[in-house]
Amino acid sequence: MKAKTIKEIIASETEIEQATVRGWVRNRRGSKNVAFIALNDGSTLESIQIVVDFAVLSEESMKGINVGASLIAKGALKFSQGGKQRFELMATEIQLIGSADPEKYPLQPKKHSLEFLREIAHLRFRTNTFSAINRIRHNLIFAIHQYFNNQGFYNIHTPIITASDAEGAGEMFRVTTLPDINPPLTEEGKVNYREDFFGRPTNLTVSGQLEAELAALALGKVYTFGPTFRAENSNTTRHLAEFWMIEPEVAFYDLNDNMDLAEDMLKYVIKYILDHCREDLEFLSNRQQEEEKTKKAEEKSLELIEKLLFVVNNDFERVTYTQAIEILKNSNHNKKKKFEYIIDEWGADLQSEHERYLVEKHFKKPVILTDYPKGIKAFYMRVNEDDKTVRAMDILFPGIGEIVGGSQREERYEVLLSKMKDMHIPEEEMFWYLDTRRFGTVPHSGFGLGFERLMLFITGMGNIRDVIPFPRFPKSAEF
RNA sequence: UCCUCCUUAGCUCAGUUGGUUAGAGCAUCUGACUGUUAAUCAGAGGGUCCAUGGUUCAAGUCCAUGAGGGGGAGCCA
Repeated sequence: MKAKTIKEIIASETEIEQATVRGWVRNRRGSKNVAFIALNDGSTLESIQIVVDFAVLSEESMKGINVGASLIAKGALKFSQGGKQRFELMATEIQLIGSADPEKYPLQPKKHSLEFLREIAHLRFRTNTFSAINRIRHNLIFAIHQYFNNQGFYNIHTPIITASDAEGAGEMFRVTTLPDINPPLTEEGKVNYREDFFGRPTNLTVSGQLEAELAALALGKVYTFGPTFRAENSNTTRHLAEFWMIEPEVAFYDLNDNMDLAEDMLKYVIKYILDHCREDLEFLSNRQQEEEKTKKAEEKSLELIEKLLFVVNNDFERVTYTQAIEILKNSNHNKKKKFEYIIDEWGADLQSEHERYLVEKHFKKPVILTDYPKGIKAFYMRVNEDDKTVRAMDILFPGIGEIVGGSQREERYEVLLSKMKDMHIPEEEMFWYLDTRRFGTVPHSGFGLGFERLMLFITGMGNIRDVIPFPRFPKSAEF
């Protein structure tokens, strides 16, 4: 018979005569006549309390039952005599499956620092914090697919290995099967990629957008959800070298449709997590409050669930880049020269201190910034009639910064071609992209959503390395 | 890559102006305890003070270099 999870068992309405639980020991306590084991199997935040009565089982049966050990226990599920749990298992049989040497097992029933847990990422799943994060992560992945499926989108797998390095989204990781030592050389003494696996230099993808556009111009509404790789030497709490990105792309959508889609989608998936992961969110919320206890009142963040509800229930603020510059210019913050970079002229890129001011001080809610100067944005963004700005939009979230970057794409062949020339994008290599503008082009739009950045926002965690199971970042590819 | 802070027991941290034998809490082990809730109480064990070099009669403490980590910036999602 299939054994039930602890989540299923403790959801029972009544006592159960014979139940079996399987999992890992989180804690054990004992006295002369009775011992208690807190057993967790990952199905829920809650551990089940196993009662070992030495009148029923010998004291020997507790041997090796240390924190971290795995076991199977059988017995009757009874309403608990203790106050902190509804049920407990009165053990009649305990089978130790895998021991864990208490002198060597690094996790203790106490609070560990996130930095320490990062060093033992192979074991950190066994903590409440990381099991909660990873349950939420699964639900968020599921909610995203569900949202797009409900809306009639098709999921597209775009290539992970790509030969084009024209996307300009950042430094790329080279993919090669050539030998490290003495690779074949050309007559000029350079590495001869004609002899490489693909016959040309190839890299890991930095974005599936360009391929998603091809699919959108036939299937209508598509989205990708895949791994993305950036070889940037960035060492921050919101960058990873390997992360997951969601990139919807829709034919006949203009920038407003695009913003509506992004806002609706974000609200849907956040609401999904509020509805399906309440227990884990509450745990993370308490954890955050505990963490911030020592902070001053004005530095404390909004309670996690309140913050998520606020985003779900309020419209995002939509402002153009030009309006944002005016707001920043006229702000007291700018006049008192509190910005490190003073806002003086139109055309400069916004620093993260400016984005934070707009989101956290001025509007106090998510902000969608649109119509950036064309000089600071990518070649494929549609040029506005003023010929100075492009139909770009960035969604900024409090505490995270940019969570979405998107645009209406340039669908006019001639305009696109001349922009590619201006920005030195090799047009021969991009013939397939240009072809969509030559044959049945339509206005279309899309955006990229950083999955782990959304995870940061939803879990309230501070470092992106803690919301992905095995983070990859400069000088680190452990596990 | 830049700025800044940090590295002392398994974990979290203290260590005075450079001065004798290196400190605490938790964890671990042993014992006690009538059902505990990160149980409680008593006792014990546990140290390459990140590494290398230097200054000094004397370095955990000061200086230099390196490594690793945190936070911030840039780049971005």
